[in-house]
Amino acid sequence: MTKPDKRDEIVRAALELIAEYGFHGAPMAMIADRAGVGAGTIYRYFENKDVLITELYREVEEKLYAVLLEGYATEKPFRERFLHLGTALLRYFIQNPLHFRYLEQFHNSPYGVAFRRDKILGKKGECDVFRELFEDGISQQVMKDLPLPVLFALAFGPLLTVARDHILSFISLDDALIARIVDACWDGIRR
Amino acid sequence: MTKPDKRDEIVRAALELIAEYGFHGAPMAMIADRAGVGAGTIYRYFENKDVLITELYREVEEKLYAVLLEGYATEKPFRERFLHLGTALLRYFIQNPLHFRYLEQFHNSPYGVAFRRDKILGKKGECDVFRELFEDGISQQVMKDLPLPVLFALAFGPLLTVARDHILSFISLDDALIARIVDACWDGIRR
Amino acid sequence: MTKPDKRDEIVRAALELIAEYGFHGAPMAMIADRAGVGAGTIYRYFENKDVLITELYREVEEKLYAVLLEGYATEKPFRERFLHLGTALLRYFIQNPLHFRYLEQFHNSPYGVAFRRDKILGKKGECDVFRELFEDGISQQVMKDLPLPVLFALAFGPLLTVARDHILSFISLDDALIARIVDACWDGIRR
Amino acid sequence: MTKPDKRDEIVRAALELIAEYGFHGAPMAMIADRAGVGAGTIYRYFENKDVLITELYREVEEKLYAVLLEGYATEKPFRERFLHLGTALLRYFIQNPLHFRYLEQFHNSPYGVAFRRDKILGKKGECDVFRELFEDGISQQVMKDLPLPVLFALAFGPLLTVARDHILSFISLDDALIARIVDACWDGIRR
DNA sequence: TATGAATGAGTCTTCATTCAT
DNA sequence: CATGAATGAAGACTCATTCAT
Repeated sequence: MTKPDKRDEIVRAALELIAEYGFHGAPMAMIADRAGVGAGTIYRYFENKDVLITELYREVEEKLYAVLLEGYATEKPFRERFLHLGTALLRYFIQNPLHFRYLEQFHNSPYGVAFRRDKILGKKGECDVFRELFEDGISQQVMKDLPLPVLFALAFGPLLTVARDHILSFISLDDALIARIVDACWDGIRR
Repeated sequence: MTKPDKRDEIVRAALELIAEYGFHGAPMAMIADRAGVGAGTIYRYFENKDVLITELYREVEEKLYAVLLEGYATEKPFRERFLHLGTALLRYFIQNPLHFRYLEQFHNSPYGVAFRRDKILGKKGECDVFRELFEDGISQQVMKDLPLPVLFALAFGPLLTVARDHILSFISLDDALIARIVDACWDGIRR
Repeated sequence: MTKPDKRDEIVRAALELIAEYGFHGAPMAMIADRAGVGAGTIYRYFENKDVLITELYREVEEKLYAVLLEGYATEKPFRERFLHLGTALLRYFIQNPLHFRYLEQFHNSPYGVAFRRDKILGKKGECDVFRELFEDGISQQVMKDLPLPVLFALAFGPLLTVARDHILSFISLDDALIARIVDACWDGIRR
Repeated sequence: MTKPDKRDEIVRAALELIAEYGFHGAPMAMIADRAGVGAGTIYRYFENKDVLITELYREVEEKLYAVLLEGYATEKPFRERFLHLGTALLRYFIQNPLHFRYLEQFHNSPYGVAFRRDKILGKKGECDVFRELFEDGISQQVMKDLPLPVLFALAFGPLLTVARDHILSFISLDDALIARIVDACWDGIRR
């Protein structure tokens, strides 16, 4: 019942435009226009463009994590948990290309570095699922004994790459292919 | 004694600044400044900023390919060839972080998409080594039977990710770790 | 009490500066300055400098035609109508030297050629008075049987020249002299 | 036998380019290029662009006057002398459109005003033919008793206008039409 | 609270002119 | 004498941000 208030419209417009044109290709005036609000209005909800960008990132990430955790069962065996996460991740990106593009833009920008640092160094709680899972995997000796960031890279690097290729129409992913890809990632990290 | 002529200085400055601040964070005036030349001088060597960016990309890519092909022997067994390329790639990026950052910036920009498309669709000749190698691998049934872009993703996605993590000091790679990482990538693509 | 809104100020400033210094001698920043607005403000009203120039031309031309048609009576004899138009034209330019200079600048520029062509070829409706009058004059055999553009030249060429000379203070026109000049033009075109 | 030395080439190139593109559309580098000389070379012959432009004007004017005076006989009757000058003027412009365009560009620019002033106020000797002729005409009471500049305007204003129209292909002048036009100008100034 | 007109610092690019070779 | 690479001031235009209404 939350009437799609102005803030939501702004966030939606920013997501669409930045995903399509990048940070520098999406001026505040254009975002305001697309959101159907005045240019000044954005500044009632976000201190400045940087804050809008960062905040939008948080929201996108939050939605992503929510979906990843849907049906995620800590008690299931390690491999199954990994496949769940990998598959869910790839599917989410394919179904939400704007979110994927936005995250990509974000990570590949000055904004992204600070976030990555925090995440790797363990400040954020949200991606703990991944950390827990992987630390679990290491200690159970199911996974290769490599530094956590390396395992992340082996597991998710390929997924992000194929997601991008799919969104850019270089390849076309279906459920079967997704499963095989995640399986291949598993081969990369398992002992 | 090779006098570092202006063009070289411009290219060097552009590489440094764009790698660090991105395309939009590196104004022509700043590049000129860092290169120790007048603002107008850049335009004697490059028609405009876009041309500078694209040209610089070509040069970086060329150097990279040259290094990759050093000691690359077509007659060696498939696995060995893959390990050679993967290792060389990762090493190159670690030793030339500016090049890595620049390529990343480039690929993650309007400029990059056209290039990616050409490469995927097979126009460029230089990355044929990769294509040949992988098509070889598929036909010899050493590699998983997956679309070429997917195999590329499995093989190089993790390498790019760890390269970035290393450059951002999130991890520290040495020769031993590099070898293990490339090995893990091999696990991802091999049958 | 009509608040001189920004657009008006910009138009006025542009007219003054371009009339005095020409298109290339009147930078946008200078126009903005003279108009008492910020540099960017001009672009809220005119897409770019070309549009400003063209639009300003239209406004000047419109005012001129309005004055020319004041008291112009189609039913009066040909000679009288010609004298009315010639006199009004010359008076208008003398009273609005900026307009005269601006029109001159405009016609003597890439912008102007297209306009002239359209006018000669008969696209524009506003100068139909002239065309109608002259075609009338030809068919009534009051005027020399010469091509229309030639008659225009004979009739208005001298008027524009003396207008310029007056504005540059090379001569000083009063009503008596104006009448004699227009009369002389009449001698040039009449049979 | 004067080998077409660099200076001549520069003057020729400047004439062509400025006639076609205007002062601001013809950069020094472009002129140098067209002249087949180095950019710096122009400055050996002309102190700066303004001097080049002014000097070029002088040369064009000089050639024009030379042609006008060819066959001009002071002893002939007034009307004949006028027709000679008018016809020669119009013919010259039609045969040398670049010269015409250049003179037009020049007069319609800051450069031109000073020159006009000098000429009207009688400093220059070259156009004395015109002055003498017209003063003659006035004192003989063949011409209307109007200020000299006005007579100039009546006599030559139309000629310049039709010359431009011809060069822009709005009309097409032949010898017969030229004669009739000059005759019409005569009607404008004669008593 | 919402607006959107106004701002001006910052961007890319051009071009007349200089000067070392 | 001739060159043309180098310069940097100047110009058109953009856009994040502010503030009067």
